Amino acid sequence: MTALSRREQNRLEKRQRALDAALTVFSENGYAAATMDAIAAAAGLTKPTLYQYFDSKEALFQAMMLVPRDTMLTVFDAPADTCHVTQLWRFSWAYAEVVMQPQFLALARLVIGDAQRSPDLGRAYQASGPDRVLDGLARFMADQATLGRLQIDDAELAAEDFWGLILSSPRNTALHVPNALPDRQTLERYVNNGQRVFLRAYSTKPAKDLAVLETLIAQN
Amino acid sequence: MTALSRREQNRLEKRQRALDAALTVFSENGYAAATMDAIAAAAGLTKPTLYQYFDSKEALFQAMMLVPRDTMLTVFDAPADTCHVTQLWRFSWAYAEVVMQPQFLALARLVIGDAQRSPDLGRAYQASGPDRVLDGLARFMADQATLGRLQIDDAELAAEDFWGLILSSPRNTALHVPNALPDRQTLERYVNNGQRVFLRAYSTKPAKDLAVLETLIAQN
Amino acid sequence: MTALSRREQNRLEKRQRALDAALTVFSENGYAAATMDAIAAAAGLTKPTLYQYFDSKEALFQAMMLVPRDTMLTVFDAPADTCHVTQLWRFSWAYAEVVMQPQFLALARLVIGDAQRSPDLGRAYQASGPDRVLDGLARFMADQATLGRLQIDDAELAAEDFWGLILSSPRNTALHVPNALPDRQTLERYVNNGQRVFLRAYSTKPAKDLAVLETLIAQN
Amino acid sequence: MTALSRREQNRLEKRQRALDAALTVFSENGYAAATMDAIAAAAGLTKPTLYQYFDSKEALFQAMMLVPRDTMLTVFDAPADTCHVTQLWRFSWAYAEVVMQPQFLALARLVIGDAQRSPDLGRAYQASGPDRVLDGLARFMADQATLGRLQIDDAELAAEDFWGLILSSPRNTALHVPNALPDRQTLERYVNNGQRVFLRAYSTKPAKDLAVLETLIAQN
DNA sequence: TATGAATGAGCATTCATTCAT
DNA sequence: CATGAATGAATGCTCATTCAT
Repeated sequence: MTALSRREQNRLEKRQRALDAALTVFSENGYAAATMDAIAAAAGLTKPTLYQYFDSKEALFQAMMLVPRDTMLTVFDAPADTCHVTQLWRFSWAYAEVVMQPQFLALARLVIGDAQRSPDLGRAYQASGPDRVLDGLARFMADQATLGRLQIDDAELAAEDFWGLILSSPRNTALHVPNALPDRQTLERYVNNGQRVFLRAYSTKPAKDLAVLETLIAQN
Repeated sequence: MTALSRREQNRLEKRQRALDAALTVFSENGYAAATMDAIAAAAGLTKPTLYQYFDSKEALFQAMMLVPRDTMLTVFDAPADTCHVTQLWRFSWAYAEVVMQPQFLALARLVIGDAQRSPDLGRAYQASGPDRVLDGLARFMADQATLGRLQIDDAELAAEDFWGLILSSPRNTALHVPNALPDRQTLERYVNNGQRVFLRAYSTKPAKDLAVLETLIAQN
Repeated sequence: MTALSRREQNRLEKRQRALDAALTVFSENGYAAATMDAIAAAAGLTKPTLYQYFDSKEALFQAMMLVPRDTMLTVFDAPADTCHVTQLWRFSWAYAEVVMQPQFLALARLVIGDAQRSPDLGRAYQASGPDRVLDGLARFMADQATLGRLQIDDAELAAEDFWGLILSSPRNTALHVPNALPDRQTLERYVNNGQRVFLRAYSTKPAKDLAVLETLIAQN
Repeated sequence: MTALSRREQNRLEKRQRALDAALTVFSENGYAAATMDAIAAAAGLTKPTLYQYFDSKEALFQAMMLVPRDTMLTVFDAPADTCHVTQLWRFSWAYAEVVMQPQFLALARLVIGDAQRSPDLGRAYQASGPDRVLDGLARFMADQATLGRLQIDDAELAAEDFWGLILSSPRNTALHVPNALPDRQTLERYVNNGQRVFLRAYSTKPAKDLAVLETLIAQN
C-alpha cells in the first residue's frame, strides 16, 4: 500500500514532532521570544533539519496554526434524530472538551497575542474556527425553530447566546490565568447552568425540556 | 501647594509619556518584539532616560499594565433607585464602551498573549478587572432577587450569564480580528439581544420588563 | 578500444557537467558565495555525487580553473611564411576572440578576485596564460627583428606593447563592467588602432606595412 | 572652530578605523568570505558599534569603495606650460605611483571580483576612476595635437594607447599575482619603454622628444 | 539629569560536508 | 554507485542594558 514508506514515514513523523514542539515552545514563550533552537531541541532535531521541514520561523508558526483548525470543526456532528435537548447537551460537552484543552487555550492565546502583528492569522483563525462552529450551531437553531421546539428570531444570535452562556466565562478566565483550568465540577457548573438559562429563554416547552436536561445531567 | 512642582511635574509628565508609548508599542508588537528603542523614540525620550524611570523592560511593562485597571471598575456605579431594567441597560453600555475601546482590547490581547510567560500578570488582571466587575454585578443580581424582580439561584452565575450574553461574542471577535471593531449598530444588536434573552430567562415579570427595555432601546 | 567505456564515459560526462556548472556558478557568485548545492543543481547532480568527483569545494574550484588554460595557448599558431603584418593581424583577432569571450572574462575576474586568497592560483594563471602567450609573441617579435622587418630592442617589451595597444583597454573595461561587452565595431576600433600604432613605432617600413594593414582591414 | 569636536572627532576616527579595517579584510578575503566580526576586530570595535556606523555589510563595502576614487583623480594636475614630454613623464609616474599601490590593487581586485555580483559598483568604479583619468589625458593629447607637437587622429585612442603602453602590463601581472609588486627598476623598464614607443608613434619630432625623454630618465 | 556611544549575548538562517539507505 | 536526510559551525544582524560625558 504505502510502498514509499520508511523514508516517507520517517519524514512525516519528524514533521509532526516539529509541529508538536512548536506548539509547546510558541505557547510557552510567545512568537518573538520562542527560539528555533528551543523548538529544534524540543523536537529532538537539529536546527538545520528543522529548517528542511519549514522554511522559516514564520512558516513553522503558520503550519502549526493550521493543524488544529479541523479538529474544532468535528465538534458539531450532531446525529439529527435525537431530541434537541440531548443534542445541545452533546454539543456543549463536545465543544467544552475541545475548547478547554490546554493546547487549544495555548493556541488561542497565541492568536490573540499576535493578532495585531499578524492580522491575517487572527482573521483566518476566526473564520475557520469560531465562525464555522457558530454557523453549524445556527443552522441547528434554525432547524429547531422550524420544528417548533425553540422560539427563535435570529438563529445566529441564538447560537452566539448559547455559546456565551455555556463557555465564555470559564474560557475567558482560562485565557487570562493559565495553569488554572477549571476542574470538571466547576466546568459542569458553567455548562449546565448555561443550558438551563438558554432553555428558559428559548424553549417552547421550558418545563419539559428542563426536566430532560436535569435527567441528562444526573445520568452523567 | 505643590511647590516642588516644575521638576516634579516634568518627571511625571515624562513618566506618563513613557507609559503611553509603552502601551502603543507593546500592543502593536507584543512584549518580546517591542524594543526599548522604539518605546523611547515613541515617548520622545532617550533610552537611558527611559531606564531612569523604569528599571527594565519588564518593569515598564508591569507598570503600564497597572494603569488602566481602575478605569474598568468605575463602570458599575449604579444609582440604586432606578428600575432594574434601566440599571442593567446603563451598565451594559457603560461596560461595552470601556471594554470595546481599541486600547482596552489591545491591553487584553497583551495580557492574554503573555499569560503563560507572566502568569502573575494574567492573574492580577483577572482579579482586578473582570472579577471585580462581576462581583459588583453579582451583588446587584442578588439585590434584585431579594427585591423579587429577578428569579435567581446563583447570583454569580447570573452575572456571568449577563456578561456572556451581551458582550462575549463581539469581544471575542474583536480580540481575534483587530482593526475590525463592530460599528455601533452591530454592537447594539448584540447588547440589546443579550438583555432581552437575560430578561426572558431571569425576570419575574418578563413581559413588562421587556417592554421597558424596548422603550429604552427606542429612546436611544 | 576504450572498452571499459559506458561506465567510464558516464563518469567523464558527469565530471564535465560538474566543471561546466562550477564555471557558471562560481563566475556568477564568486568563490565564497557559490554554494555546492547550487553547483550540484546546475550540474543535475546531487551533492554527495558531486563530492564523489571532487573532494571539496576548493578542489572543484582548482580543477575548474585548470580547464581553459590550454585553450588560450592555441592562439598563437602562426604559419611562419606569411607576411608579418598579416601574422600580427591574425594573432590580434585570434587573441581578441579568446580573451573577450564572456566565459574567459568571468574566469579572469575569478582569478583576480581570489588572487589574495589563493595566490598560487593567480600565479599559475599568469604563468600558464598571459606569460606563455607573451612568450610566443616575443619569439615572433625577435624573429621579425632578425628578418629586418621590425626594429626591436627588447622583444619581450615589444610583445607587451603590442598586447597593451590592441586589447588592454577594452579588456579592462570589460573586467569592470560585465554584461557590457564591446560590439564588433568597437573592438575593431581598438584592435586596428593598436596595430597601426605598433607599426608606426616598430616597423622598418611603416608606410608599406600600414598600407598592407589597411588592406587587411578593408577586406574583413 | 570645530567646537563640537571631541565626540565628533572620536566618531570620525572610529569611522575611519572601520573603513581601513574593511579594506584590509575585504581585500584579503573577498566580499563574501569577509566577516563583520573580522572587520570589527581589525578595527578594534565591537560588532554592534560597527553597525552603528554602517547599516550593513554591503553599506560598509560601498562606503569603503568610495574613499579612494577621488585620490585617483588628483593624478592629472598637469602644469600647462611645461614641455609635453615632461608633462607625460610626470603624469606617467604620478599615475604609476597611485595605480601600483598595494591598496589600490587590492581595491581593483575587489571591484573586478565582484563585478558580476554588483555591476553597479564596477560601472561606478570605471566611470569615476579610469574613465575620468583617460578623459583628462585625452584632453591633453588633443591640446598637444593642436599645438603641433603630437600627430593624433583620435585623442581618446591616443590616451588609451599611452596608458596601455606604460602600465597595462605590470598592472595586469600585479592583479594576478599579489605580493609580487614589481620593484622600482622593473617598473621603470615598463614606464620608460612605454613613453619611448608612444613618442616614436605619435611625436611630430620623435628624435628631439626622445632625447628629452632620455634626459628626464637619466636625471631621475 | 540626560545623552551619545558603547557592548555582551543571542537568534534566524545558511553551508560544506557526511551518513544511512 | 547515487540519494535523501542529516549536522556542526558560522555569519549577519539586533537588543537590553550600561558607561563616559
